[in-house]
Amino acid sequence: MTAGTGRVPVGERLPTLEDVARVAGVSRATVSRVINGIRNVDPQLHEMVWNAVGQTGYVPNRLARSLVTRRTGTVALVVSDSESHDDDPFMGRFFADPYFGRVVGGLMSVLRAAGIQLALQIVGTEEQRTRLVGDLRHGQADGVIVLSLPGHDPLPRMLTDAGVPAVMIGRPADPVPINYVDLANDTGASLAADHLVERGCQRIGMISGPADVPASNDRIAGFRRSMARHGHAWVPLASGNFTQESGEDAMRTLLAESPGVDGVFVANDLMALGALLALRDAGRRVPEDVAMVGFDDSSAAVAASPALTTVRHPLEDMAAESARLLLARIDDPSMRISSVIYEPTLVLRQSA
Amino acid sequence: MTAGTGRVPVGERLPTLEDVARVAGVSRATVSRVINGIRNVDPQLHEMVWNAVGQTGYVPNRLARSLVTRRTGTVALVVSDSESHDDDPFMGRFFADPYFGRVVGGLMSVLRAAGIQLALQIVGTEEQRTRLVGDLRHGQADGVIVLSLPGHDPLPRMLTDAGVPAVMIGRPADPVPINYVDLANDTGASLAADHLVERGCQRIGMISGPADVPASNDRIAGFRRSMARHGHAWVPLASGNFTQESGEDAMRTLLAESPGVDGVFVANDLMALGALLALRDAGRRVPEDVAMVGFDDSSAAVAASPALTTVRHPLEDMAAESARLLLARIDDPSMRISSVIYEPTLVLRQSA
DNA sequence: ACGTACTTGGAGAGCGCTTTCCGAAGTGTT
DNA sequence: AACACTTCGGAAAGCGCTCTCCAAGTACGT
Repeated sequence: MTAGTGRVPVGERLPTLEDVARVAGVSRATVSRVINGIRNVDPQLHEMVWNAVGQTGYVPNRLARSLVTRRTGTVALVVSDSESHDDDPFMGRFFADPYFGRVVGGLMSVLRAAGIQLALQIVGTEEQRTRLVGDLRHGQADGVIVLSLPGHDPLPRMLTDAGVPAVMIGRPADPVPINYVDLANDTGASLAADHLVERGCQRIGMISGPADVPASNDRIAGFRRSMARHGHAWVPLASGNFTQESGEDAMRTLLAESPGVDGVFVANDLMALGALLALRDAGRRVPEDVAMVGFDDSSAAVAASPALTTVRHPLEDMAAESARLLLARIDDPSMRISSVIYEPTLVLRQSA
Repeated sequence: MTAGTGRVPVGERLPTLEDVARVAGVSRATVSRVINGIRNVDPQLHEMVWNAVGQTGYVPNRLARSLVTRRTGTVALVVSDSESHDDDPFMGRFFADPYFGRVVGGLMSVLRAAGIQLALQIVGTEEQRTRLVGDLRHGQADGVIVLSLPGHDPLPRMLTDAGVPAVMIGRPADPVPINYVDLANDTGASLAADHLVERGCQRIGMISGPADVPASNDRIAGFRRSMARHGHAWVPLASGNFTQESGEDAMRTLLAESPGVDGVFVANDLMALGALLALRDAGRRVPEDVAMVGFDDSSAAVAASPALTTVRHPLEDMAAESARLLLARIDDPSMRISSVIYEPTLVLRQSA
């Protein structure tokens, strides 16, 4: 036997704990202890076991292990679309949006170090939701990170009711006792308002996101509040759905309704990109004629021309934090529910 | 008992097949048959079982099922970075790039319909690779989609050696008998070359990607071949690493080396965005002074100004196809190795 | 020398499910 | 009425692992 190579012919039955035990001349239990680093094993046996592991090329079967330990080493990332009816075209947009990638990147930076894998799930229908929660209760994943799409999503509540460790990225639309990580969206919008006013803009409008997203509402509220404080009781507002095209349309609307606009706060960078196009078409220069502040500081902000002055949304950090929170919660289920709110900052570039 | 609600108190032991069997007054085996839709069950018993399922709120335990069926209903998406040493800053960039999102979106469109979940794995070190392959052989996932990052990745070979159903997105750097889905990158580059020449450009340069990526090499080769055919035996070339900044730098280099350049093919849209910036800084108008053709037709192409004429890379379709290929391979492991090559098309916009 | 306490390794009972194997019951033929 | 078939449901053997017991071994105090 060519010891130590650990090669196992393909197609053959994979070595089990039993096999290792036989080779090492000990019992399954002992091998299990050694593998899992539990003390109380004679150093000599310890070594024999490791030799046997090398010789047989043994790799533990995670599935079998999970069945008994009720731990899978997996966290689910659930994209919950409460109003979809299966192949919603929205999903394509969602994944293409830098938002998704930034979240995944942030999560992975933490999970990877912890040796935990991420399982992606999309749920839209009630049936999928029920099934997901059922699977989760069975320990299909140790916990879940929830990304809620627009709408009143029943999933967060279901998750807490089922006692599944969960953390949301972005505040839930309805009050639910669930851990979440969010951005002080209102403060961010205030920052934008303050900057536009300080810059000397007189007629400032806003392009907002959809009304049923908490983050979107907070940005509107924060912006209005700050504008009011600066003496602008009312601000012209047009809304989009966070896509570039919708931003373009919204800007046209805004321009039509308030032709004198000389400053605009756009609730995300992608829409700002569209708005920039609309302004160019209308022959307005940015920032000379109209100053613009975006939101997110996504890659689109740098790609834009002029580069966008925008509110920085530290999504990667937030995602990483949510992963840490979840991991902590998994380790200690009695941990009390908490939320972390990040403070946004303004990134100055050319557009305002 | 409030029948039919299917509610199970949290924290309590979840109902098992055994429980359902007891309630229905049949054996575990019969319940299993009913749940899995196997014929040969008396319609009456069939109904009693379903009633019992409803009453108990039974949800099958996927883990337990997988242990015996050797099917998990999971496909792994492996991002294989052959040269990373753990927390590589490259990963952040990778996820933020629209590339990743488009692939995930394409995969999910197929997997979701098939009721299969996607597990994200990042492997960098040799140890992670070995472990991944070990887990995979144990049926941790039914198959794997591989996304290889730059470099000579040993993973594809390991996967085929281990007999794991796998499909790569993008041709492997080294010849390995593995299923893959790729784009005719050379044809795409030819398209770009032809277009620039037809447009009347006299001095055409290229900004390429990194040298150790097959896709990148193919684009260079295809471009050169086509240019040679048009009588340009040599083309000035600068290279980047597919990021916006590197594109900006490369454009500056190109401009310095060949000031008379009036057309440029940039190997991806993100770099093209950067190149656009460099050209503006240099006071060159696009497309009047310098015409530009990008590659990918990512969201960046539309976001750019002027909007990019670019080679369409149907990544979503390709990812979807790779998922279908993998699923077919899982169903029939004897299926012969095949690859699908997509033909790119040119999308005309403002930049050329 | 005996009892007590602690360490160490093995036997075996599961985790929740699928699936083979069989016997019992039902159907039709001669 | 006896035979061969077919259909159907249950008993039970695992899948590969962990972990609780328990027995044996070792060390110590009295």
